[in-house]
Amino acid sequence: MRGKRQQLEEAASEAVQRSGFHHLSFRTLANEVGVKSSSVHYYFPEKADLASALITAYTEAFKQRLHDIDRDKKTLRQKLDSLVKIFDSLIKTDKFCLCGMLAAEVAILDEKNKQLLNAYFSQAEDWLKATFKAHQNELSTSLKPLALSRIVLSGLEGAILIDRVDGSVKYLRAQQALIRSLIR
Amino acid sequence: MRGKRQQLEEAASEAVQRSGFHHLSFRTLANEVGVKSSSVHYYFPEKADLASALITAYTEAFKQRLHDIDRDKKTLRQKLDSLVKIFDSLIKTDKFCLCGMLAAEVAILDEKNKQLLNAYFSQAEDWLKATFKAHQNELSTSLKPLALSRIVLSGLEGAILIDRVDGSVKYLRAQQALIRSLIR
DNA sequence: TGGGCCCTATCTGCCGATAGAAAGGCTATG
DNA sequence: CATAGCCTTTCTATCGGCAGATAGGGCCCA
Repeated sequence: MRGKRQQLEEAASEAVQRSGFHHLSFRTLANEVGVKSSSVHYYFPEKADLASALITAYTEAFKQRLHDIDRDKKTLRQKLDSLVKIFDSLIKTDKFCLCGMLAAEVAILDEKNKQLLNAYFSQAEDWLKATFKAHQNELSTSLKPLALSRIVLSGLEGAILIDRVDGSVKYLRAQQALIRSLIR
Repeated sequence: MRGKRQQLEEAASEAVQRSGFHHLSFRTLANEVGVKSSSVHYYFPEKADLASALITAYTEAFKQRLHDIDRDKKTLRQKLDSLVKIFDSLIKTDKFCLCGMLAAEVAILDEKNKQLLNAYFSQAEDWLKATFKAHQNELSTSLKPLALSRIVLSGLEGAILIDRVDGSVKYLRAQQALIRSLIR
C-alpha cells in the first residue's frame, strides 16, 4: 500500500499544478489524504521542504519519461511527438507543469528551490539539445540544437499556460505544428 | 497628480506580476501606497474587482503599444522585434506578464476574470495574425498566420516564464532567433 | 522499550471584508 | 454671504476564518 508520505506528495503536486503553491495549505492537503495538518508537518517540517520534495519528484518522473522515449522511439519526429503528448496529458487533466507553475511563483521561493527549479529546466534542455544533435540530419532548420531546445521547451510551457485559460489545446497544437515543420 | 486609485492599480499590478495574484494582500498593497486596507476596498470592493481592473488596464496598455508599433514600424522584422522588446522590458524589471501570471492562477479566478483573460490573449493573437497576414510576402515559412501567431505568443510567454527563474534572457533570445528565422 | 507515526490542542499572525465615523469640498438655499 | 446638506474619500476598529508552525501525548510494532 502507498504510504502516507507518497499520498501527500501526490495530492500536493496535483493541487499545486492546478492552483499554485501559495494557494496550497497544509490543512486542505491533510484533509484530502485523511490526516491532520500536523502529520503533514511531520513529513515536511516547513512548506519549503514540501516544495523541494515536489520539484525533486517531478524532475525524476520527467527524467524517467525521457528515458522511456529514448528507449521506445526511433525518429526525431516520434520522440518530439511523445514529448508533446506529455504536455497534452497535463491539459487533459486540467493541470499545469509543476515547475512551470513554480516558475511563475519564483519570487516566493527560497534559493534552494530556485536551484531545484533550474535543475528541472536544465534537464529538459539538455535532453532536447542532445536529441536534436543526435538527429541533426533530420532537421530542416539552420537553428542550432541549443536554440531549438529552448524554443521547444518555452513554446510548450507557454502553450499549456495559455490553453489552460479556456481549456482548449489550440496553442499546444500550434506548437506541435511548429515542431513538425522543423523536421525534414 | 496621480489619484489614489491609479496608484493602487499600478502597485497592485507590479506586485501580481512579481509574485502572483493570490499572494497579493489588501494590507501590503495599502501600505505601499500609504493608505489603509479599507480604502482599497472602497475602490475595489472584492479582490475579484481588483483583478478585473488590473486585467482591463493591462489589456488596454498592451493594445496601445501594438498601435504604436503599427504607427512607427514598417517591416515585419521591425514589428516583431518591437514586440519582443516588450517582453524584454518585463524581464529587465523582474516581472512576468500580468495575464500570463493570472493564467497560471486561472483555477482561483471567477468566470468574468477568465473571460477578461481570454480577451487579452485574443487581442494579442488577433494583432499577430493580422500582422503576419499583411506581411505574408516577408515570410519564409509555410505555417499559416493563425498558427504563427499562437506559436509566437506562447513562445514569448513561456520564455519569460522560464527566464525569470535564473534572471537570464536566454530563452527569450532563442525565441527571437526563431521569429527571425521565420522572416525572409 | 524505543522509535516511527499520527493525534489533540494551541499559538501568533495575516487574510478579506464590513460598519460606522470623520474630514473635506461642492452646491443649493435662505 | 452664510450655512445646511450631501458626496467623496479616508479613517478606526473589528469580525470570523484560515494560514504555518509547535508542543506534547498516545499508539503500535519491531
